[in-house]
Amino acid sequence: MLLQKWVLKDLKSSLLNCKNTLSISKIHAVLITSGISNNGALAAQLIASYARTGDVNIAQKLFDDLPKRGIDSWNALLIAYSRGNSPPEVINLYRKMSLAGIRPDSSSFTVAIKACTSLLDLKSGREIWKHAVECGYGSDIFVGSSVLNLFVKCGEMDEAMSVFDGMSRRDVVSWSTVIAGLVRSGRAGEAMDEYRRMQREGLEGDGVVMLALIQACADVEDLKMACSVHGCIVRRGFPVDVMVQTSLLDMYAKNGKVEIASCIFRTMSCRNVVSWSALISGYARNGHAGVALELLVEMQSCGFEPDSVSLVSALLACSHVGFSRLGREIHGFVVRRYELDRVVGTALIDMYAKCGSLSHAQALFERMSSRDVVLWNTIIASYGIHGQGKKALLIFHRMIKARARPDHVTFASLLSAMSHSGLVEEGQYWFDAMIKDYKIQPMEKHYVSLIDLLARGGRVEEARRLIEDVECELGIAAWVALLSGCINHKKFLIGEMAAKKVLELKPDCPGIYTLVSNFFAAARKWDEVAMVRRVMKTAGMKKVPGYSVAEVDGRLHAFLVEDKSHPLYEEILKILEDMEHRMRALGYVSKTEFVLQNVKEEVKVRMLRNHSERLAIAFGILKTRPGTRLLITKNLRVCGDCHEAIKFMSIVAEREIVVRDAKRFHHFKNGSCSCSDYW
DNA sequence: GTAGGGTTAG
Repeated sequence: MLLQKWVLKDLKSSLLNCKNTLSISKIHAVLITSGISNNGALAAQLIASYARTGDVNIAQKLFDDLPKRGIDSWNALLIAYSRGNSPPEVINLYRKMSLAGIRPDSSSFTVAIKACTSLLDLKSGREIWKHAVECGYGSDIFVGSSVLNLFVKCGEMDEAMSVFDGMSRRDVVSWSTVIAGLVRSGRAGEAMDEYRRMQREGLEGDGVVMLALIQACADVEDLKMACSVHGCIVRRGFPVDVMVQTSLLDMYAKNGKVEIASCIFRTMSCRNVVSWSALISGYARNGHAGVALELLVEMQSCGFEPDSVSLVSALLACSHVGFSRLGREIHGFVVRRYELDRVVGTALIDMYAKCGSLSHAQALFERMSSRDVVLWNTIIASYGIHGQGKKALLIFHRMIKARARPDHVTFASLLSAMSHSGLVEEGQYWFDAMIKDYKIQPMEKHYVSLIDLLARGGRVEEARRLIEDVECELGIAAWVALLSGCINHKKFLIGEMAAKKVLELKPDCPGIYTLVSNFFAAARKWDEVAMVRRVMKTAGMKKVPGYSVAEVDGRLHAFLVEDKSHPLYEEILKILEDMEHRMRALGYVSKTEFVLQNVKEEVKVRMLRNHSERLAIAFGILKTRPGTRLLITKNLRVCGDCHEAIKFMSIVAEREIVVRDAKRFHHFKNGSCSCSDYW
């Protein structure tokens, strides 16, 4: 008997050390020959050992052969299925166990809930959690952590928080689960609060917590906070591995500090696909499309195959500069190499629409097998930027029919589409419906869209009243929208008020100063034009140089304003002069008020002729066959004179000309444009 | 508990 006890102890520890099936089966054989294989504790140990090596079938067979099954053997089998990556079997087994009258313990609950988490099976998870509470495991740290993780992964943050608050003891893991969960559900501010609470409770964060905090800073775009988190990591000497470095660079990029991001990247000793794509995404989102695409090439020459995430960022870069050839190539590459998931599909649809190919965008949208709200929003916005408000509305109706729930972005896109298509009444109707039927509280952007809708439709007075009536404080954007309407409809009185208000609010972007200046020029108030220029100068605001890009034969050709460096400049200029001659015969008159410098009239005419979009168009005419549609992408807004001039160009050059500016598409054909107003 | 990706404005 004593001998057997010793043997048992010995065998148990040997089992614990077994690394492969062969050595386990040797011990198994010893057990059978010594006639002690039916010992409960030992059998459970045996099942657990097989589980460790992933031999679920042997574990199950052993379990089936047992005459008596205690909690240990049930748990061992649960773990076997959990290790074998069969979550549905785990849940099944858990149910069988309950039916067999076995009272699950901390470990059974933990494993079962983990299985629900991997299946995102919230219903079963809740049921098991309820059972755990009834059995007195409601404040168990292991069960608590796993159910916390379940709710976090399923996006049920409020439920997660209530579990967390009920836990008797919280460790770094449970804190980091909560903090990371809050970040992931877009509640970065609360995540920071929880971190402070954790510190107050005397717990130090670790690398994982720091990672979550970096992400939080990336989300809220709070550079000060970002720097302090970075400082904290350095000061406290947290280990800085690839992941931390990647999230740091991502954080700086998302805060607009792409140079710092690049600096971190260049000093990294170890890089991977994730860090490359974080950098590419950083450049793409900050408007440096060229650098982003160069990095994509550099990444490949360093031996890293781009995955779908890096390609999505590359697609974003293509959208920005209208590089449809590369966009199409990426499409082909993704289809050949990976499956086209919803995110890639959305990025592609957005790329096609922004590169002027609404029909490709539409076709791809119809082919997508599943559609979420972002995908619906993308196609609605695509119709919107192409000035097809009615079609955007049709898609919206389809979306409702498909039982997708519109969100605040849906309505922002829809209202903007209505606005650009002059659908004023429809826009007002859907603004009200958003609040009443869809219970979405309007945010500033929705009010701005509504103001834009009214002002663009000529109902400037109503738009002004709306700004005053809205209970929440509206920022500069609302006044800019009003001002644009005033320019389009020559409402100088309200316009002057709006212009002053805009200047008062100190715009931080040079484009808005240009708008104000354009307004005063339209009102022929030249002193004010000069004043705006002075204000701009004292604010240290430099006008962003305009550039346009034309894609000819699959290559991008960029033109800066007054770009005399182009090898074909002489020929381009000749085409422009010839065209202008014929345009004048048809009634074109230069709107020199759009030149904001105080120079002679003929200089103004020459300056307008040298606007980048015109250089790009002339280049396109020079390099493509007659009748080919031209697509030009411009970084700023098209000016009022170019808007008028390109209408005439479409006649004299007999071309369809599509200009995508910083905001929308202008389709010029036979002397008219798809949009009546230029701004 | 562990980094990177898609939609929205003037």
